[in-house]
Formats: sequence, structure tokens, C-alpha cells
Amino acid sequence: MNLKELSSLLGLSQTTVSRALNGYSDVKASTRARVVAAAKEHNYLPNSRAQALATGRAMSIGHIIPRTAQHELVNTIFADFIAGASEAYSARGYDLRMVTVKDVDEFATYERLANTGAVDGFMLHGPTRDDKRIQLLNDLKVPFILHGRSSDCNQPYSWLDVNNRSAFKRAVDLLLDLGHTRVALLNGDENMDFAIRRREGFTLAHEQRGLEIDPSLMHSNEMSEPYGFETTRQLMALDAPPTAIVASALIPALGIQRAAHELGLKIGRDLSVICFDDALSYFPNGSGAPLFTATRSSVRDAGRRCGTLLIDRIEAADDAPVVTELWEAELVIGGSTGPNLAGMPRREA
Amino acid sequence: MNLKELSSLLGLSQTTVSRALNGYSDVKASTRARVVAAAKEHNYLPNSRAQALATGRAMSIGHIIPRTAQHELVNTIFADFIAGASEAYSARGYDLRMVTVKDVDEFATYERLANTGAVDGFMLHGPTRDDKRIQLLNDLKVPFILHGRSSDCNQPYSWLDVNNRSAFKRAVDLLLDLGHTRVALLNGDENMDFAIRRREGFTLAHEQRGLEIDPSLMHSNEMSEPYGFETTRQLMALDAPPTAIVASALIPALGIQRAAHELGLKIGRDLSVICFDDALSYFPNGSGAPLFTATRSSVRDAGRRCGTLLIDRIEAADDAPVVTELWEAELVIGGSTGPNLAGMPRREA
DNA sequence: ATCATTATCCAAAGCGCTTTGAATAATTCA
DNA sequence: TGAATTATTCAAAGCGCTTTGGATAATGAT
Repeated sequence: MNLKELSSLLGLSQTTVSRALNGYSDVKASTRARVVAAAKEHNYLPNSRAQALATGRAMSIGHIIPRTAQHELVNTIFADFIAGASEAYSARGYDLRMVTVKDVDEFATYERLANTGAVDGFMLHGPTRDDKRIQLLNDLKVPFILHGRSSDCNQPYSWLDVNNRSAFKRAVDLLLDLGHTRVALLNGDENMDFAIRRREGFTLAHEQRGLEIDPSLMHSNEMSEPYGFETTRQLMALDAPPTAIVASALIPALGIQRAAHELGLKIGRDLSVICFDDALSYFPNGSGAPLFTATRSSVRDAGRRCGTLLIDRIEAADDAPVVTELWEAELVIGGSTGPNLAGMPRREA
Repeated sequence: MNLKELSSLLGLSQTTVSRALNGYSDVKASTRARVVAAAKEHNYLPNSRAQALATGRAMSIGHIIPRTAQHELVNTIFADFIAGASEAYSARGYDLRMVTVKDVDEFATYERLANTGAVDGFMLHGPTRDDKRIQLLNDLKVPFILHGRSSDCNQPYSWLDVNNRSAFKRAVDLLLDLGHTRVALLNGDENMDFAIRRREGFTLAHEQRGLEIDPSLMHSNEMSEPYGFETTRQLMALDAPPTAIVASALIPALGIQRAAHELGLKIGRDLSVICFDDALSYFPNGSGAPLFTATRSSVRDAGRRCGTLLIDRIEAADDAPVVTELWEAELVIGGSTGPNLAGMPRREA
């Protein structure tokens, strides 16, 4: 059933039927009612390809995921983020078009999707320092929003970010207040902007108290469980091991925990741990009381909000000013932090 | 730049330019070369909305994700699966259209996407016993494929599944061979078909040796870390606790591990654990030697293969026979399994 | 040299919708 | 009552591609 058939069935023009269905005010109420009823009865739905061509709107948002050997963006955090974004899209009649590409094709893919009109806008994941996608998309004049920010980028752009610097500063402050003096950092990949800012917060907290940071305590990598595990073993084998660790995510924190257990260290007593908790739905930070002390911000909520902001931009005038939103993470106290005991963790052979 | 502009620029008809670009043999080689060069030079790309309307092909695959209060499909496993599928799509020029819907709207959304021609086919996630989506999509005459199977469904359908029954049977066989007699099951949500089959394998292994299963050893839930943790605590508090556990995923296995540590039990000595390992890229089962003994099958590979099979079906004749593929999981021996010591795990106060 | 092929190219007709610009009918105003 | 509004409806022109069904020119066969 298409428009033509439906309208001839009703004895009306395609124009009237189309306008009736699209809520224009220039069709009589009784006519609209007839049309709507007939559409429902015959299960008529406008062909979205034709609609897209006629309106110039694809009603879809592009998410481009680069594939590389080492860097894996399709991860847990990403999954929750798009779940949130997708909720926002559905609510506004848009949907999510996801394409994974070899990293070398990434730019070309943005260009293709924009120039072929396959999408109305882009969601940008995992921005790096001075992310070149920003300039590209500004030049292409296509709406987009960053989840995160891009340090050292002097182009205008819209973003939503959690205050990673203050989150990590607060985490370190808490540990220093507890008497810890050797705090390790298990950061994410420091090509990523969020990791850069987290390191800044980590550093700032130390600086404000006039503390030097031992470079051997600072690590950066993809946030996997083995990364947490192995780095912790390495750290604890140092001549002066840390008494506390700040980790960039719950997953490496689990690795830290495993290493601690193996070494006979009790988390929260012999070793304090604070992690960033993205509040992933299927990977809660404990049930009830938080397992880990954490700086928490729901990445799913962020996705939902980013989706809404992006669609607002798509539907706004081309020259609408950029929007920015900075979220503060919440600091939740769990069982993984405690005072520094005697300046050295208790060791058991 | 559109077709019309490009062709007038070249002094050719739209027909010829279009056919040149689409590789038809009725255009002179030198003409094609000119056209291709000009297209490249002017950065011409056909408008995909117009193309979709003219060809009747959306070049996109639908993934519909229901949202419910309890059941969360957008999880880790799902993320890796779509990453794989998406690779297959990109390779064939398709992309992935994902929409999350309230569970009550799920069927209507399949219908809408199919009837509006927004997608060319569907990927079905997380099939249940007698999954009603199969009949719906068969009636709609739209290509689709299941990742998994649907017990008790007598409709024809294409699927790719890992042999969950044999995987769990082998896991239990191994434990029984090691002398364990009380083996617990931490299954996934038993509304899901994969969980049903895993339980069958679990049961079958016992039956073949004439062993009764204590119902209090069998659990079923969403596969989260706290689920593994709490269930293990519960199990170990029984009068006759199990000496081995089979878990449906790595994530609850981590919870098992945490509980074991808390109880002073050493995994692989006091408590044996085997889990199903979906080989998630960012959540490896240890690095190097496997952490857990596991039945392993890459869900990402499955996604890639499902994507290819689905596109094959989309591009094949409407009456092409269904395709099915059953993968055997690999059994990898890690450090989490060992012989049953004295029939009772060592307990430490 | 004539007719049948083959190689190239193109005009025009869709694909199924939205939207513009008018036409017509119904009301309102003076 | 006649002019001016206002309310409804519609024919036709796109949107930018692909594809059908010829044309026309070049080549081959007889």
C-alpha cells in the first residue's frame, strides 16, 4: 500500500492525504480522521526512502567506529553510550546508523556519509587531543557533537563532557587526605582526551600539596582487566610500592583486585583503590553498597543527553551557536579505600 | 555536485554517466575513464537517498534492541557481536541501523522498518524459546537471521549458533572426570534459548553418569558480576557446598572469584570454575595463559559470519533455502580447574 | 553494396513521497 | 448583496537517482 493507492481508495489527492497524515492545518478535521482511519486500516506507512529523498532528511545519525589493531573503541563503555543515545534518537524519530571502518578510511567515511546524505549528523566518540574530525565536519557543514572534548583544538564545536580533571583531582585529594603519599595512576590510553584531563587532575592534586610524583607510578593503556592485573603486580614489586591506586575504569580495577588477592593484600586496608565508574548497567559497582570507592557518572545518561543535544542542533538553524555541557562526576565511597597504615602496606610472604 | 551537474559538465547524458559509474558494459572504456576521473575530481558521490528510492534497496540492516526494566540486551556480548557484524556489512557496502525500543513496541518496529523499506533485512539477537519474531518476519517476507536458535519453533529460519549443549556437557564432563560430584550451574537467563541449551548439556552430563542434580545448585539470572558473587556466597553457605561451578560467562566468573577470595578459597584448588568465554576483545580471559578454564567461541567472529550470511540471503532469490551453521566451542584449560580434594573444599574460618 | 550485428549513447519514465501555487467552496464583512 | 477572506482541496513539479526501450553509428557477414 502506497500513497497513490491509499488516496485513490479515499477519492482524495495524494497531496491531501499526505498533508492530512503530516498534521497540516489546511485539511478539514473530518477528512483527516477519514485518512488516518484508512491509513491505519490498510496498514499504510510512508516509504522512508521516498520520504528521505523528498524531504532531504535521512532521519538518522551516524556513528563511525574506526577499527585498528590496537585500539578497540567498540567496548563496554561505547555499548552503554550508544544505548543511551539510541533512546534519545528513537524518541525523536531518528535512528542510529553505525559503520565500522578501517582507521585509514575514517575521514573518507565521514565525508561519504555526509555528502551522500545518508545521515543528518554525527556523534563523535573518543576524541583525542586536537581531534582533526572537528575541522573536517565543520568544513562539511554537518551537525555533530562530541562526547568529550578536544584539548588544543581551536575550532568551535559542541560537546558534552564529564569533568575528568576535577573527578581525578578529588579522587587523589581523598587519598592524600587519608594519608597516602604514594598514589599510582592507571590511566586510560593517553591519546584520548579524557585520559589527558584525568592525568591533569591527578597531577594537580599533588602539586597543590607540593608533592612530587614518581613517574614510575603513572601508567597508561587500554582499560582491560589484564592491564590492571599486570600493572599492579609490577607496581607492588617496586622498592617503594604505592599504597593507593587511581584507575580509569572499573574493569582494570577488577584486575587490580585480582593482583591484590594474589599478593595477599586486602583492598581497602593494605591497598586503597579508587576508580572511575561509568555506571554500566550490566556491570554495577557492587550491588547495594559500592564495591569500589569511585567517581561516578553514567555514560548511558551522557549518551541520552548527547543524542538530544545533537538532534536539537540538526533541527535548529545552521548558524545556531555551539552548545557545551560539563558534568561533574559524583564521588561515592565504597569499601576500597582506607587510611594509609604505617606508610607501607602490610605484606604477607 | 549531483548527477545532473556532472553529466552536463561532461557533455553526456545522466544515463551514460550513471551506467559508467555503475560498471555497465555498454559504455566505452574511454568514456568510463573520463567519467570516473571527473567524478573523482569533483568529489561526486551519488545521493544515497535517491539511490535507495530508485533501486528499492536501503543498503542497511536492522538491529532492534528492546528495552525492558529487567532485561538488558545492550551488553558486552552484544557490543562485540555488532562490531563483528558491522565489519561484514561495511565490506559489502551495507550499514547497520540500530534502534532501541520499548519492549512492547518491538513487533511494531520490525513491521515499520520492514514496511517502510528502511532496512533490507534483520539481525535477530537473543532468541528465546519459540521466539515469535520468526513467524512475524517470515510473514513479512523480509530476510533475517538468528544469532542463536529458537527451541520449539517450527517455522523455517536461518541461524548461526554455537553448540551450547555440547559446550556445557563437555565442561561438566571435565569436572566430573576430575572427581567433582557437586557441580553448580550459574546459568544465564533461562528465558533465553542459549541458556536452555546450556542447562540441557549440564543435565545430560550428569544423567549419563547416573548422577542426580541437587536443584539448589542450579541458578539462572542475568550475567552480571554481582550475580556471580552473591550466588557463590549462597552456594558456599549450603550444608553441602559445591566443589565446582560452571558459569555462563566470564563476568559472573569474576564475581565467583571475588566471593571465593572473600571466603578464603583458592580457585582451581578449593573451588573449580569453568565459564563460557565469548572471547570479548577488551575482556580477555587472562593474557597469555587462560585465567579460567573455559568453553570458548568468539562472539565477534559469530557476528561477522552472521552478517555475511544475512547479506547473502538479502542478495539471493526470495525462495533461497534457509542456512544454518552450528559452531563447536573450544575447550581451553586454564588455572581455574583442579581435582576434587577430599570431596569437600578446604574451609578457613 | 546490403542486411544483420554489435557497440554506444540517450530521452523519458519511473521510484513514492513532499511542497508549491492555484483553484474552488464556504464564510465573513460592509 | 458583492467583495474580501478563509478554509479546503488538488494538479503538477520536483527530490536525484536507475532503468527501459529505443536511436544512431560502427562493424561484420554475404
